[in-house]
Order: sequence, then C-alpha cells, then structure tokens
Amino acid sequence: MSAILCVFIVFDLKIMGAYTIVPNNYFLELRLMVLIEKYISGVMRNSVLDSLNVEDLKDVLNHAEFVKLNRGVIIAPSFKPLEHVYFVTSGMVSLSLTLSDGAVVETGVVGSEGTVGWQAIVELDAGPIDATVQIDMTGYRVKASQMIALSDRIKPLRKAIIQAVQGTLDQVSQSAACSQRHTSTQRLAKWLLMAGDRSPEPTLHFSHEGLSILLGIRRAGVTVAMGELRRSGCVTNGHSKITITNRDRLELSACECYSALKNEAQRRSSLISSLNQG
Amino acid sequence: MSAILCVFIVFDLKIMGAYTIVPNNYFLELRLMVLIEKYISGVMRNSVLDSLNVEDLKDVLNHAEFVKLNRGVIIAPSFKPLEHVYFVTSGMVSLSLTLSDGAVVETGVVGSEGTVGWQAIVELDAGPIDATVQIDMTGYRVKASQMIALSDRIKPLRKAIIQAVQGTLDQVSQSAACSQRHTSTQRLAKWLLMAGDRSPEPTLHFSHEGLSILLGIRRAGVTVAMGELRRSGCVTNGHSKITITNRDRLELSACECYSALKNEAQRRSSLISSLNQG
DNA sequence: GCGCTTTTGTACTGTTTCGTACTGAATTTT
DNA sequence: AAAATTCAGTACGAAACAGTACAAAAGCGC
Repeated sequence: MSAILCVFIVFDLKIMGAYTIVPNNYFLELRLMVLIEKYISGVMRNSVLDSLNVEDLKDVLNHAEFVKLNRGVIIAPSFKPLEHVYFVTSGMVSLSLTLSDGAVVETGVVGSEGTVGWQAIVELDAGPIDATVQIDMTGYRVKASQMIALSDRIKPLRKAIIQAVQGTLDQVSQSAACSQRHTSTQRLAKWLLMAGDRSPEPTLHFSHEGLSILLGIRRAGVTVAMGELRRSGCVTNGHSKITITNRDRLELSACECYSALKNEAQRRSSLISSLNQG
Repeated sequence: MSAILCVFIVFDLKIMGAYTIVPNNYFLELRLMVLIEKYISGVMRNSVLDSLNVEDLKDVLNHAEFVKLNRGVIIAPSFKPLEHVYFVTSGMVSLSLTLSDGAVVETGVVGSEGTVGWQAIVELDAGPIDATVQIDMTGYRVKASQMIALSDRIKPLRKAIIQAVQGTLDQVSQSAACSQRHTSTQRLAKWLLMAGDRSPEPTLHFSHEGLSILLGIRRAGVTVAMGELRRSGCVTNGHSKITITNRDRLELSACECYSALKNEAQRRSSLISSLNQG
C-alpha cells in the first residue's frame, strides 16, 4: 500500500519536473505519515505508544519495525543481551523462569498493555526471564541500541515504559500470591480469562500438556481442572482447543487474582490520565 | 558532630572578620560536605547511591533525610500515594500483597541493594504492595515530589533506580517460582539466609507465627521445618530467636532460589560496571 | 515467686496435588 | 485406510501441607 503510494507520488513529481524543489526530508515525512496513519487508524494499538503525542510517536515509529511472530518464538531469551524492545499490539507473550531441575514457571504475561525487553533502556540484559510468544502476536520493535537514545530523549516514553513495568511487577506479585494460595482450577480459570482477553479468536489453541507447564501443575491436573470448568458450563474443550462459552461464570470459577489485576490496571491508568490532565 | 564542627567554623570566621567574603552557598556547601563525609565514610551504604558520582550524590543527599525505622513500620502502604522514596542502608523491608481473604503473601524483600517507593519517579502510587520494615532499618529518604525532579535531572540516578527495579522484579519472579515448586523447609532456609544477609546481628528476632505469615504456611509448619533445620545443625532457635550456626549447611537446605538471586545480583552488577567502564 | 501471655513442639485428620500408569479418542502421517 | 502420534480422561497410592487442637516451655508483669 505504502509502496504503491510512493510510486505515484514520484511519478507525479517527475511529470512536474519538480525534483529539485522536494525538501530533503520529503520522503521521510511521507513515510512517517504512512506509519502514523497505519498505527492510528489500526485496531492494533499498544498502551505505551498510545500515551505519546503525535510528534513523539512519529519519533518512535521512525525507528520501529512492525513484526508478526508466531507461538513458540522466544523474543527475549534469558541471560542474553536484548536485541529489541517490543511494543506488543496483539497476542500474548509469557514471561517464564526456568529452575535448575528444568521446571518452567510462568510468572506473568504481556499483551498490548505492555512492553517486552524494556530493560534495554538501562542497558541490562534479559536476566533470568524468558519471554515467549504464547498467542501469535504483532507488535512494533525498536533495536535495543536505538531504544536507549529514544528513551533518554523522550521523557513521556520513558515514563510510560516504567509505568508499564509497574504493571508487570503487579502481575508477577499477584502470580506469586496466586500460585501459593489458590487451587489449580482457580488458576486455570484465571489463565484462560487472561489469554482470552488477549486472543483475537474465541478459541484458544493449547493442549493440557502445554497448560500444565504454564501453570506449573501436572498434565493430569489440568485435565481434572478443565473437566470441572467444563461441567460448570464455562468452557468447552477438544483436542488442543478450548472455547470460553460463559465468561461471567468463568470469572466466578477464577480466583480474585484476575479481577484484582484488571482493577489495578484500570486504577493505574486512570491515576495516570488524571495526572496528565491535572 | 556536624553541629560542633559548624560552631567552630563560624567562630573562626567571626574572629577573622571575614563575614562578608563568605560566599552565599558557603554553609550549604559545608552542610553537603558533612553529609557526603558521613555517607562515604559510613558503613551504611546503599547500592543505588553508591553508583553515583560525588556531584550527583551531593545533589541527592541535599534533598534527603536520614531515618531510622523499627520493625513493623509500613513505609509504603498499598494503594496510598507515596510520600518518600527510600534508599535503604541497613536492615530489611518486605514487600507483601494482601489477598481479599486477609492472607498476606510476601513477594520480595529489599535491603541496602535497593529502593522502596521508586514508583514515585513516574508519579505512581504504591499499588497493591505493602512495604513493611522487617528488620530495623536505616536509610535516606527523599520526598516523592522532590524525587521526580531529581530523577528527571540526574540520568545516572534514574538509571540506577531502574536497574534496582529489575532486581526487585527478579526477586518477585523467583518468589513466584519458589512458592510453587519448593518445600516449606527449603523456603524457610532461603528466607533465613536472606534475612541473615541483611541483619546487623547474628540472631534474628522472629517468632514462628511471624515467619508463617511471611512464608505463607501454617505456624505449625514453620515449627516442623525449623526442627528439621535445627536437627541438621544449621540453626539454633528459642523464643523468637533464631541463630544461624552453619551458613554453608543452611545453604544446602535452602532451594536454589537463594543462590540464583545472589548470582543474578552479582551478574547484573558486574554487567553494569563493565558498561560504565567500557 | 506466681499467674498470665506468648511461643514452641507435637499429633491427628482431611484436602490438594504429585507421580505414575493405563486407556480410548482425535488427528496426522504413511 | 492403516499406522503412528498426540491428546484427553481416569485411577490410585504417596507426599506435602492445611486446619485444628493441646500441652509444655519461656518470658513478662506484679
């Protein structure tokens, strides 16, 4: 689309013999206009980017690259230098920690409300956490090296990123509490709700085996918990397919952690917007 | 000490009749010199402050207040606006989340390696986390309102704070994994080691009841776990007194989480210092 | 020293989850 | 269509831990 548009313009300018009067940054501006237009008119948004004004957004998008990544891609492997900072616009990334016995524990998830790899702004690497795509995602990514300069230059960007970090911290904290106090069934329900919120389609594609790893319980435990949810009419499930049929009832089966996180995100965002206005 | 020093100087200046040649900021400089001297020569240090150069450190300490706080003080209550940002120099603060049924879950601890209330730099409040003094602490604190300006002005401060946040996030993540996969005894051992590292005296003053809340297990469970540790010769315990008698053996009883966190903190700090030099 | 409170040690039952194994169903490969 | 593979449902003993209760020990106030 943008390529075709460019050809037309160039053609047009040629006809007019107006080569020399085109300012140096004409095509850059054009490209940015297309980028901004694509971002703003799109349904795919990221909360951090949304908090920026148009000028800052241009600045960021000018250094960004739009990517689609499928499930299983590790966008930030643990202990490795971060190559990119990701602004997720759709799908879901899960943050997980691997213990020395090989057990994997999911500590949080990131969707369009957050960023992955933010540590790059202070020149840190990924630390002990792996960030893996769990639901096919799209997003904008900025090279880590460029991100440092951007976040130094654009204060609102820095601020929004750190505010998103607080969201991740909330979530990891809640995870810690949740895995300690709540039953498998409650946690499965919570996880399905969170995944459902970040999935473009009503059916989630996860096997019990996969869920058992994410929830840190046995595969058989997932089957039992899923059976409970199915019998109470919240979900239907088949081979690697789970469909939420009754969201409200599923929330009743979930622990408070789901609504706590949702409320807190809501509270934080209204706190921020009231500050920005006042 | 600093007061006596001032009096002498003033007296000296009077004798010399040198009132008028004293620059406006003479006493400010003097006060800062005393502050810096007190900080640098002291055994009480904070990693974030330590990463600053003298000029920036002066700037921060000039807006800071030295405080001693005893166990039980909530220095940052959940959902409340943050009054201060704390740079802990000794003792220990625990971060905890309270579930709706009243259960409290400790999600991490902060000692002289970190800060409490850092969210103030992006104008957030405390969120769902309570920060409570667990081992009598000392530290410098800066009013939240002043901290915003400071962190905007001093890039290295901002950077060090965010790097410390990564440390807290590591810890909360490890907590989430730990409470899911490791036994009560392992977790008790881990907790005692972490508390021991941050305590000025060899004996920790905690009752089984108190520990049970922090670890999220039954009081009787703590007694049993403590008995195991005692029988394996790691600790001795009496009424609200726990003494680590064999640190190495206690580490063997603890889960990997303790050493994982320690290694990661070490790794991060050498990563940072290599960046600052390179 | 004496009574009261706090703290600790221990025991017992019930629940949850684990580890494991076996089976059938659904899907993919050949 | 048959074979192979993946996935889901179920079962059962073992382990860890919750909930609870009770008594002994240590410390505190008078």
